[in-house]
Amino acid sequence: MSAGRPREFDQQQALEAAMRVFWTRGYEATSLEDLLAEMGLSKSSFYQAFGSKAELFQKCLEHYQDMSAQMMQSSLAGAATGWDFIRTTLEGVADGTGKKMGRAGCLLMNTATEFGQRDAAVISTVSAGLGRIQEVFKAALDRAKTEGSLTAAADTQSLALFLATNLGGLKGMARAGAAPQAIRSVIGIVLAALK
Amino acid sequence: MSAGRPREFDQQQALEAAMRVFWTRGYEATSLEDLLAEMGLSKSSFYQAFGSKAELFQKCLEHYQDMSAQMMQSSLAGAATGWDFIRTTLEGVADGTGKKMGRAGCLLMNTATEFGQRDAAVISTVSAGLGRIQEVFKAALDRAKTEGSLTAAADTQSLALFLATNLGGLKGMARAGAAPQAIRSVIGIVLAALK
DNA sequence: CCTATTTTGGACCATTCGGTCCATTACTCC
DNA sequence: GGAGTAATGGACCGAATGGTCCAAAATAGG
Repeated sequence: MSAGRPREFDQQQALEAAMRVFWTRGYEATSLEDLLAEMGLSKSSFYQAFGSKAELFQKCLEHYQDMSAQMMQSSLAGAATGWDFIRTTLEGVADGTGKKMGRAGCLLMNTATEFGQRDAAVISTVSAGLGRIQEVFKAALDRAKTEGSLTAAADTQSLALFLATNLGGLKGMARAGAAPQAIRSVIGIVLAALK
Repeated sequence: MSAGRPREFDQQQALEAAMRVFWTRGYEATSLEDLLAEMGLSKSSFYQAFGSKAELFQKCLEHYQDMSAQMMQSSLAGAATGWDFIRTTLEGVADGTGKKMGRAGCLLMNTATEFGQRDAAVISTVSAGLGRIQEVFKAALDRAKTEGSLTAAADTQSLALFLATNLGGLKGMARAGAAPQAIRSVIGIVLAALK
């Protein structure tokens, strides 16, 4: 270890705590105080380790998309079929409504909604993240195609965007307070649309 | 007219200006200063006429849903078929991307996203509004059913929620910067899913 | 014309915001 | 154990926040 007083907190853990706060409350509605309380560190440590609220937010966005993409990819890799992965991914929205972060929505879509066109850096991070999610869906759809559960003529690119739109839309509905069974009925229609 | 100095601004116009600001910037990111500038009135007039930022926001939410529901209803009434109404409503998202408020999203979904479960009053106004939109979709679907462009067995309630989810999702995508042709390709899939 | 009534402009306010600074503390390396 | 280095706690900061107050202005009715 290099010289100097040792850090008293886990940087990764603090980042994840910050991510959860931004995820549930948004950027503007989250004050520095909220952040410090939830991350469990002092102002000095905060600024020394993360630079500023805006910088931390960017790091959270990146962490979120890394986490999401990684989870989706490994879920796809472990799924019995591409179709299976798509179904369980969507159903996760309905199943999660009772859990802690289950009604938090999607941090990327939340951010796109909050910022609109206002901040170029945020916009580009968000659309990169949404693109990655879309890519995983496309991979799953292509796999479903080779597995025969999708016609060869299907436009997997557009279908992937359709799925991303509905995943985001449903997470938004969950955030707005929709009942799990209402969400499930929509998922049924979405899945049927792929056939 | 009753006694007293006459008001120098149009209350309805000011309300609509405020609505547009909240619509594009959200609640937290909109400062009183922004509001006053865009509404064109002084602080005293503002507080005298609208009470507070929070009260004004509620009025804007209500005005938005009245306006939206009314526009959708008259659009449905004037449409050749129920199916036609649904198609043009969705295509409006793609067509609007170039216009002034075309990438602002849906104020109700934006608000649901920004507030989450934080404010009970806001939540209830938002879900009432979303319910009204869903109802118009259901009416259109029921009409499409009688017109023969939808099977009699179709669950119009769930399909209405599906359409509301996609309308919100697509407006969100537009807000995130999606290209109109990408939006159009998703709309094609959504419409095909109804058949 | 005078009074009652309402709106307007702007001074004023406490609080909160994100952020800086620095003395103190706790370590490593020599 | 002393020197160098990095993290911590907390005092401090200017600016912006949403909101109040009141004197001046502009009307209607008597």
